[in-house]
Amino acid sequence: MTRTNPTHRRITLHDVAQYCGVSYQTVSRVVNNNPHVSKETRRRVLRAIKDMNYQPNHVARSLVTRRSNLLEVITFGSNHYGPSQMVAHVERAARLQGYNLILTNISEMSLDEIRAAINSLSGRLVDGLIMITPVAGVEFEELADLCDGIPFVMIDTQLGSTTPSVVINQRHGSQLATQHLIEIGHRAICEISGPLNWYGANARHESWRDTLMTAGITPGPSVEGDWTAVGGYAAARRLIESGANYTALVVGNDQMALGAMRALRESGLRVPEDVSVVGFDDIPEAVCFEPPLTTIRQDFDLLGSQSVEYLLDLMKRPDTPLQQRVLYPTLIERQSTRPPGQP
Amino acid sequence: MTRTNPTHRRITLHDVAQYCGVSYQTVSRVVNNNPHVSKETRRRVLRAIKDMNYQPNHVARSLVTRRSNLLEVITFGSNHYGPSQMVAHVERAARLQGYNLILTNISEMSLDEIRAAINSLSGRLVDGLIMITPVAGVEFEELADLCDGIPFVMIDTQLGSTTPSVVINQRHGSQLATQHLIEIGHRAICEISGPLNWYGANARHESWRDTLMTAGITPGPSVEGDWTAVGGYAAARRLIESGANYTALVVGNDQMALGAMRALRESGLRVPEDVSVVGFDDIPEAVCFEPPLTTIRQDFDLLGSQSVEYLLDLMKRPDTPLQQRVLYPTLIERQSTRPPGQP
DNA sequence: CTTTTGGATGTGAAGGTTCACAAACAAGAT
DNA sequence: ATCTTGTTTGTGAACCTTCACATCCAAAAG
Repeated sequence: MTRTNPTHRRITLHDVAQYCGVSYQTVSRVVNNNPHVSKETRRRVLRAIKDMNYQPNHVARSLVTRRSNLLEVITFGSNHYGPSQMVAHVERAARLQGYNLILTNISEMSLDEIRAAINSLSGRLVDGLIMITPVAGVEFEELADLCDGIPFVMIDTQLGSTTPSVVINQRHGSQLATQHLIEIGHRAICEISGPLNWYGANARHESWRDTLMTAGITPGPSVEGDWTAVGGYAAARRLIESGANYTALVVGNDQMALGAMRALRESGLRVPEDVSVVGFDDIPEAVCFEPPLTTIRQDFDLLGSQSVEYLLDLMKRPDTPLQQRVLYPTLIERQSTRPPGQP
Repeated sequence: MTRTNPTHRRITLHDVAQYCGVSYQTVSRVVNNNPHVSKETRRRVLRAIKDMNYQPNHVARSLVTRRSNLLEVITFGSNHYGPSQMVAHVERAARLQGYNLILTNISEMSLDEIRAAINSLSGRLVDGLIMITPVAGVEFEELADLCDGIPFVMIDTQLGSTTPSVVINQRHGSQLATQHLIEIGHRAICEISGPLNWYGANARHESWRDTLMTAGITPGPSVEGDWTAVGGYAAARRLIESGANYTALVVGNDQMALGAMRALRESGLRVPEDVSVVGFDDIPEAVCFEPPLTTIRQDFDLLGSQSVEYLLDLMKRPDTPLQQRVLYPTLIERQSTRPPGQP
């Protein structure tokens, strides 16, 4: 590559214009594909742009257009599988639409942290905001106030919320899991839930209970984990030590299921012969668990692209009606579940 | 919060200046903590800023200062544990230093993709660039040319490279793993490596081989995996079917170790009684594997903060000597390794 | 031949900030 | 009283674009 600009001063519209003897406006028109440029001039200008390696200055452009082509993602709990997948897929979807992404990870799901994150960005003229806020504690009103006019979409918030959002129907997922266990004959079904202040964990928990009640089955005890394998292990130990009687276990995610299965085995219980286990997420490792885990698959790819699409709608037409787009998870049957009492 | 600005026009320096009867320059000085403002004026201006909820316009500021307070991360393979951890920790470190982060995920480790990523940003006046480029194929010269003056740091690149970079000494890690197996008595040690076009995978592979040779042991066969559990499973199957004889297995990461252990067990081999297995990464789940996995821990937190720190050095003083900062991983002993022939 | 039309191009202003410099003023030194 | 010094404040320009409008010219229409 030839270095046309040894002084390292950025090339501007004016430089290009001067170079090929037109006005800066004409160059601007060429850059922006404005039709009012003659074929010949356009050719010459394009040539010059290439020769001089001109790169439009986004910052100057933003200053006048008041748009930045920048989307912001504020995410909580990004070291968990779900949120990190969401971020990755949102980034991909955004880039396909020509947007760059600013990533902000908050370590605590409080309004203060969110406020700080938004404030640190205000002034950057971010065009839109995606919030991955799987934890209770923030209301739509406050958020809308904070965002002060810039469109936003929430991912993984409460089902039924009136916030513009895209969610996966966790209730449905948990129902699939529980129903599956009922259908193959289980009647004593316990649960290890995620932290219940997470919307998803709570929804899965309630749906587990409701599904059992509807089937006329008394829910076994439920213990709360922290999404991690170690937390799942500890939760399962508590369950075991409580002396509860059960033949199946619904677990809030796959990592905890891993830990739980380990605890079960340590207590001499076999999976699935003595206890069936079903997870949630279908992480890529689940198929290699011992035994391969029956679980609920969520389509994070679709979640990401839907969020970006919806956000772009809101940006283009601020009067887009508020909606909650709901996606549905599916059951993946593997070897960790089996009718009770089958050796 | 009182909405002082119902028209939704952004409040500017001028508005604040007019409001408290000073010039815009004075307000600018207050905002930038310039000492040449009297105590009384500063008090008044600060008051007004708060009252009117003034937020400096970063875009306008960037236009004149030619700085954006924006760092860019270009990452490859972000759905793998290592890269995603690096991103998370880099983000955290950057934010602590007052920088926001633009995230770009490339799907192919080619110069073209990197070029596209950098071009899409040129013009955003990004202050610095961090590249997570664990795969061979990009040379310093090309990169420096592409970046055209903006400082950059690479993470997880080749050990010994003359690129400004922060890396973990993978050779050392693999040596720890292999040495550990040798010390407890193993002599027939195979390997499942990561994709060998990844620097890390290659370094671990070579170090595994070298460590064995140095100890006077002939390396067992090595098969290549793809970092995933399923890939590890497949690799282990190939190894098993090859009829090779071994008592221990060095695996390129923990996920593949999970898959490998599953394959071993399916073939009637017990871990660690028949085969010892050691992984790499120490993912949070490794402690709950069956059995808990002996592995190599990498300090991604430190990696992230070191990268940002180094990048900031480069930004402040472009004459900062190029260096490669090298971090060292540690061995975590669990139950997947045991002297051979011990029931 | 004059008028109208419309496409191609150029000019001035604006967007919100910082930088360099000038002005005003007060206090201390001569 | 005058000069110097230093502190506080204000002014103009610059950063690089886009937008709104004006101008120019050629071709078509009357």
